[in-house]
Amino acid sequence: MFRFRFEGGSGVPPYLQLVQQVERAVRLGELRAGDRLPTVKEVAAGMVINPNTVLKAYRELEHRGLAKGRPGKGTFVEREFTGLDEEKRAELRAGLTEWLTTARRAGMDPDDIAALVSAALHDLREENP
Amino acid sequence: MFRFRFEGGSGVPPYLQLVQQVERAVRLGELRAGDRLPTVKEVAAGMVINPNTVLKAYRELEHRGLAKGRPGKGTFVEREFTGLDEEKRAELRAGLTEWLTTARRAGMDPDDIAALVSAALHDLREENP
Amino acid sequence: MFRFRFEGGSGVPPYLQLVQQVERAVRLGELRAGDRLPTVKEVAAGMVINPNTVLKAYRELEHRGLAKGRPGKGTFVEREFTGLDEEKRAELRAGLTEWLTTARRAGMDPDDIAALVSAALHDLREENP
Amino acid sequence: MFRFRFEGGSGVPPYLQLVQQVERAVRLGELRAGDRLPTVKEVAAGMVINPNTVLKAYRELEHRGLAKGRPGKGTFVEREFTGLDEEKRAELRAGLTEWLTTARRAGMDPDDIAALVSAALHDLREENP
DNA sequence: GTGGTCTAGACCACA
DNA sequence: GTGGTCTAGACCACT
Repeated sequence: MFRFRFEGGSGVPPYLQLVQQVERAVRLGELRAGDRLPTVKEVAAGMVINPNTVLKAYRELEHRGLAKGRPGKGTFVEREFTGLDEEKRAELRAGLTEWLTTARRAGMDPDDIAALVSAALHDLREENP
Repeated sequence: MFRFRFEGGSGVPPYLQLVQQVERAVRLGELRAGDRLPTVKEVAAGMVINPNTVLKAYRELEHRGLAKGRPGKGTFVEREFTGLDEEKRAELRAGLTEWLTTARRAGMDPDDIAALVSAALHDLREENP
Repeated sequence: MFRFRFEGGSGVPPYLQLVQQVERAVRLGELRAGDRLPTVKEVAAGMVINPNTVLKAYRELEHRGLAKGRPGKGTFVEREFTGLDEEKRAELRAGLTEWLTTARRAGMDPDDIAALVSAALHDLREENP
Repeated sequence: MFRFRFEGGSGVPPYLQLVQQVERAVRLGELRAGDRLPTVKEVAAGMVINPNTVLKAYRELEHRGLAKGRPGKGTFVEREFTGLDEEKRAELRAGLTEWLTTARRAGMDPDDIAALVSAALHDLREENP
């Protein structure tokens, strides 16, 4: 079952964090079309937030075409990013993890690394608009 | 002179984006103690936002001990993360860029990459609490 | 419910007066962790000031770790100076009140007394840095 | 020669602090009619502030009838609060110092004491409007 | 209905 | 001209 989590200091409103996590999981292939998301009640209880906040996130997912609620049954993932095959993705991820380990050993703390990664990603987006 | 920019769809409130960008730049060594940030009015004009929004960001930076406003003079960076030396950082960055290029060539779009990176960073933080 | 008040001619900006009053009340044990502060709107209406001014005070209290806003619920005191017990404090306060009465009877007006007290407090701080 | 000082976290604007300190000193008999205040340049240099700020304070003192600038000669105290005689005042001050020592020994830190004193003074003013 | 963000514009304190 | 405070009012996120 898919699990949500909160990033504390990010400033992103809770309902959006839920949305972004589903989107990210779909992009990573962790969630596939037809998978069932946890119920509103489960999420609300598990994360100690108001059920309405979860509902808002699920509504937003519907709006984006990423999920669909089937009354009485639950909410299900609708779309599937047919990106890389599993093997290729694992390979890339391994490379990234290796880089992270190097950075960590060089003395960067996770926030430093996040800053560096964020800057590099920003450059990437500028080069590939 | 330091330059700000906005990420549109992130959901992070504008004033927080300014704060995070300064913090990131300090972590990356792009801003050092004593450096002057652009004036409130310059930022407000340049980014087409209200001066009060900028002021709020600068006040938050002050609260975090990262900057200090000197009335009549401007706002100045206070702290300096004396992390890695320039050479080491450049080396790491190069490695990261290389990985990004590989991922890009493998067919991932920037959002896919961001998702993968985000997941890896999350794992990193969990392993290094 | 905690009540705010304004000192007119002090020159201290209104939002800071609110902050200082909460801090003082916490130090005096009048406010304890978990106590709910009046809502932004109540304060704004009661003191005839703008809600944003109150909000700014509450945000500053949050920065100082003295209070925490819970959206939809209100703002709550976070910290508690576990200083003297109630009895000891009352005893000291009685002694102070006695001294004040003496000073008053000797012909000092409140402003004179405030000046004397302020000087004595300043000396105290210099001796106990 | 009279000396100024700054209270950091009070929130009172610098020029007002200067004004209040002269007023307080006059009330305490530390400054008497005819006493010469330090020159604008001396104050500005000694406190590392802009001469204009000092000028504004001296202008405000003139406005309140507490001091008078004599061009080319300096600024001089004009008024004198003919309050208590020296002996009586010393006696009262001794009593206050004694109380402060008691409070200090009871374990209150200067800020706690200031909070208590502030509350007592406020009560005093309410009883003697 | 609660706190939080943003905008718009006036005014003040400081250099 | 620079940062800082206050006001007024709109809109959003959360309970």
